[in-house]
Amino acid sequence: MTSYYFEYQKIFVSVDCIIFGFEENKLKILIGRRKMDPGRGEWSLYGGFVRNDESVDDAAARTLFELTGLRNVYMRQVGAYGSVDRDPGERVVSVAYYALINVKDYDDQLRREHGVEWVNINEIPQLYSDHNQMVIDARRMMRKKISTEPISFRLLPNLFTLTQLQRLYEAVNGEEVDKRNFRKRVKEMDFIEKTELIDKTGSKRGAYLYRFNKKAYNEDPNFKL
Amino acid sequence: MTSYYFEYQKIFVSVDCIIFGFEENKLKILIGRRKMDPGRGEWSLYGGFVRNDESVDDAAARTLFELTGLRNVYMRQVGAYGSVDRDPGERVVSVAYYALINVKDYDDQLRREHGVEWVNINEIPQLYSDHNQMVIDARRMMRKKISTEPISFRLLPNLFTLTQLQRLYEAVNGEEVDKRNFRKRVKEMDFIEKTELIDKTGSKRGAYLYRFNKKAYNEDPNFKL
DNA sequence: TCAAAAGTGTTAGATTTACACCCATGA
DNA sequence: TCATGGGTGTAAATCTAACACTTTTGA
Repeated sequence: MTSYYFEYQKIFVSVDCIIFGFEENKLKILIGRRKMDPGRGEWSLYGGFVRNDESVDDAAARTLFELTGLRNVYMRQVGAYGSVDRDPGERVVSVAYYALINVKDYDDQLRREHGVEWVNINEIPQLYSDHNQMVIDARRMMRKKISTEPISFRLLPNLFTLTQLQRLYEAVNGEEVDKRNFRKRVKEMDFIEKTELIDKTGSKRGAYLYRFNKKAYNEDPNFKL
Repeated sequence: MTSYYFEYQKIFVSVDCIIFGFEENKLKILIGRRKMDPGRGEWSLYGGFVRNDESVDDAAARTLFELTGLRNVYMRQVGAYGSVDRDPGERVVSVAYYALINVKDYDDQLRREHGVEWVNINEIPQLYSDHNQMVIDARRMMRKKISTEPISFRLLPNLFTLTQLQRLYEAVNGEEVDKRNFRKRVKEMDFIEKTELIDKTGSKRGAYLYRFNKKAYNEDPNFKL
């Protein structure tokens, strides 16, 4: 290949994934013990290197697929992390992405095989390199996004109760909200559809199940929670 | 050097700068004709490659300094752009940054030497590679930021009139705002200080000059415009 | 029968928006 | 003297936040 830029230096480029899940009314992320030197055994985000024949976005999607077996997952870039010494091994620039998955879509057997765990967002241990900062940045970005775009449904089953949705918002924002005000706002968004189905797992009385109607949203995309 | 990651491929990493300025009540950015193959002669953002001994942030600051001679400029990362074919020469991952400068701080002689021009944000021509997308993303990020953080002052002289400040917001947001409501909000922010100085260049009557008091802001950082 | 979660409206206060005229000055 | 930009307050409408009780049902 002709080298236009021969006088400059090439650098390893990696991706790291902050994978959010919602379980037991808690916002969690997937972390595991690093299986590679340097830093073997330290808590770490799941990541991988970008290959020459794939875009950085594709590398992130591939990495997520390797770990979870899931495709078409909601992923957004957090940013590039480029300190000289951020990786103790070699110069590596890493691009962080956050992903939103429904915990039930992730086969627990597969999770154990990869040796990763769901950890409460408020109880993240010290992580490898600058991964803690990535988590902080990802959480801030996701939090902003979730109140203006209908991405919360990515963290929930197709059918969910309003209490589940509310608990999700409370977990993401770190503060409780008023039930009546919350439901009032939901009622104004016609694309959050009430079904005739009842969920009895969360209470004796049972709660109506709702679903997100994507088509209806596209026709009138007014989201605010 | 020990190679921990020998099985992976290294990639060129570059930075590109979206440099915002405010002039003649217009939001503008600096662009120039590319001086390098491939793409020589095309309109382009100003950029450069990341060296092995500098962080990506430092590379962006250095690149900006090369062009403008300015240090300690407000810069924020827009994101990493990593399509395989984004650069027609070789595989290059680029990290975009936006910068805010006061146009008057940039020596016009130096600007001409580098062959770059201030172009109205609404009249950007087709740019090299994916630079147009970078500009769009940078503008969106800056626009969000400017209404919640006191960064507008980076685009203005130390002393400015309220009309200047208002025109800046109008240029950034692309819509006019009500003069009385705007001034009402400014008045609530004590860190935007009225001085006894009068600017007579903009009108016959003259307008009071204001300044941003950073210390006062830090004591009561409530910004909203 | 009672504990536990589901479901439901109203009101006061705060915030936002719309709107029009006088002032000071240099040309 | 007049054209130009500078400067000022009020009222209606909208949005937000606070708040408590009844229903259902399985254990």
